[in-house]
Amino acid sequence: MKTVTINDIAKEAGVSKATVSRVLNRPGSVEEGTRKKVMAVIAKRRYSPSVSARNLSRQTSSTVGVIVPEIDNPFFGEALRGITGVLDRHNLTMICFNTDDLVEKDRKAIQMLKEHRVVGLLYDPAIDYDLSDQKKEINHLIQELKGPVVIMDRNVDSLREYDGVFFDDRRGVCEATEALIRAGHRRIGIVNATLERVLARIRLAGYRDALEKHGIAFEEKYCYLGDYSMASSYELSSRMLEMEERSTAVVTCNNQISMGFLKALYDHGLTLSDVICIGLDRIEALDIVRSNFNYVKRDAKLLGKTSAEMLIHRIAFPNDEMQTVYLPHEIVIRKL
Amino acid sequence: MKTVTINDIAKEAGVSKATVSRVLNRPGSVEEGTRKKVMAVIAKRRYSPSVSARNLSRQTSSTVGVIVPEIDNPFFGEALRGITGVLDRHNLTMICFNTDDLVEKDRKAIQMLKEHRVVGLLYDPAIDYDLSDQKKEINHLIQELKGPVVIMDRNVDSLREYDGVFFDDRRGVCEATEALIRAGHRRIGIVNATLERVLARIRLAGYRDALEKHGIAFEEKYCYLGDYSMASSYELSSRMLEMEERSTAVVTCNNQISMGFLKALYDHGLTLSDVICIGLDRIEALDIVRSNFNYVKRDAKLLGKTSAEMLIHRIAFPNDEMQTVYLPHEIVIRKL
DNA sequence: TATTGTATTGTAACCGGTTTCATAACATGA
DNA sequence: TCATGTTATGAAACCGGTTACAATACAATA
Repeated sequence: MKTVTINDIAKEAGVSKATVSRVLNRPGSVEEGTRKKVMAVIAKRRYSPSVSARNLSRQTSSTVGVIVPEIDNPFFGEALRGITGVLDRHNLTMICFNTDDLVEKDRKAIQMLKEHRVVGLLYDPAIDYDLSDQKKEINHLIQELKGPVVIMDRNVDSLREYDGVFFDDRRGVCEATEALIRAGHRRIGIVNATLERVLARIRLAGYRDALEKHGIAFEEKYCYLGDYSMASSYELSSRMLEMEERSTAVVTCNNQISMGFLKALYDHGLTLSDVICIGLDRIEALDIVRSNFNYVKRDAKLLGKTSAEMLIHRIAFPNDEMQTVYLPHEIVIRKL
Repeated sequence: MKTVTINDIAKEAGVSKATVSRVLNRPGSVEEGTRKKVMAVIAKRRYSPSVSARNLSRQTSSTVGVIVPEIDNPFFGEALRGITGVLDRHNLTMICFNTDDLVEKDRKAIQMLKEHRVVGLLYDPAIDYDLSDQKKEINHLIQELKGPVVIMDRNVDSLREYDGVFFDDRRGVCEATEALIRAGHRRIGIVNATLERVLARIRLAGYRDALEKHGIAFEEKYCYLGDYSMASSYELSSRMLEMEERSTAVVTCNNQISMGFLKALYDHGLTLSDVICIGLDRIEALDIVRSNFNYVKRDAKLLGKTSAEMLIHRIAFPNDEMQTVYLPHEIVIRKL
């Protein structure tokens, strides 16, 4: 059961291994008769060249790394789908890491990708490391990657020098909040992650933009900060629902947070008619059953696709000007 | 900017590259002073060994392949989450392919994984190739992989000789259907994929089991077969809802099909009180908002975790007896 | 002290490809 | 017929690691 190598093929076909290599890589440079003979042996022996050997010899690879924080979050599932579509077309292989939003796993993943000599990286960073010690180490590692990097989704300060694809969440959340305000809501809550996290800062800024624009005072007591998990959101949302003079409407800052809020809402015997909610990201099933869940629609698949395309462009043109793309969103209102 | 190699380290540390290699792989076999000296140079130059070179030399790798049909389906997202958890703990890297349920992409993916000399494969096969020509080729390729294979989720006939982790959908669907029958339903519809697909056959069998057990005649007209997409299900479900003497309850055979059915239902001005539905797989959001969607709960993350653990066991003990595991499910009833 | 064993390190072969360069075979044109 | 150019192929070096084996130094033992 030993693996068939190029030497086996060469010997059996009665040629040198250089010729076998040429048959595979530059078929035009080899005589038709030889080519056929070699191809026949390759087919007969079911030979597949070794990627490791090829990479080592060519001093490059055809794999890209992808790092996402929560592979089981539908948002990232869709993003991955967008990515694989593009990579497939370019015959690139994807090495994929899930970080559980932990910086340490980010670091490990990037280290492995460096060792793999990937041609590029699509990186959705564990968001809170702007101020941490690990930041420097991660930045180091990223610079040492063979290929370019595209930052996806989370516009981390310390990674501004790379290409990036994001949504304009500041505007998105602002518009969402404004929709609530225009419908007459004044006590508007927000459930968000804590402010070490870039996106949390960005989104809170959007919320405040809207309040300010309409002359409504920002109040701490309507502002609930935890992390991006459903459990955390459930906790916070419950407190929010139990306060006196509770808010009449709420902004929930990602789909896990939305889910936690909904769970708390229903556990308190309330519905989306009692407290209006607008969340970041669609929750498909709710849309289908005509629930009153409003949302900022962001196309995660497009995020993945665009990022992957940008990476491939950058690999081809390393010296083009660095670019940051903001993808469009859409405010979808079901009930205010 | 040239990549640092083991030779650079050896030279700078004043030792041979064999020693550098030993420092990294068998630190005990090298004198403490030398070790420190070498480690210092490694740190200073930020050296990371090349995976390709190592793989080539060791004639093995530390990557496993994962093939899933729809990476953006939450079911597979959760499965992947289960997988990455296990792989991380074993310091294995994951090369991941999405096949869009196309056999040809299965083939391509396995070919690439063969070239990558992966140590193992977790394979959720594009389901319908039992009878196709490509089956033989895929079976060939799988046998030629360096490492073992675990079949996940879809118990394809032609892959029975491998370890497998599945749910017992025949029993699951049977129990689901029985629940409907016991609640008094007699005209029970089913929306499913066409019967080239293993899971579709298995699930239909479960449905028929239940009918038979309760002396209800199976009728073609309540049986709608398409593919595993929402679009297909929407189409079929619409027809079902428009027929005279339509069914009072419906079994939907995966979450995409459930979504398609729900969309059709609501588009026809009906709700889950008008037509009772029990689907395969939970739809989290519906559960949270207390919709009447009943379901067979299957733990996809556990599927991934179990499969990955089985693969790792098999890598360690290639000669243990082959095993097939059926994971438990749970019937969750909201309204009948 | 001579002998044997042990710990540490270096040398060189090897893994399976790619690529440069040399060579041979052949066709072309003078 | 000979010089020249072109095409097809092979020999060998190289990519960056690992490892079997040899060599050396030094300690332990008789």
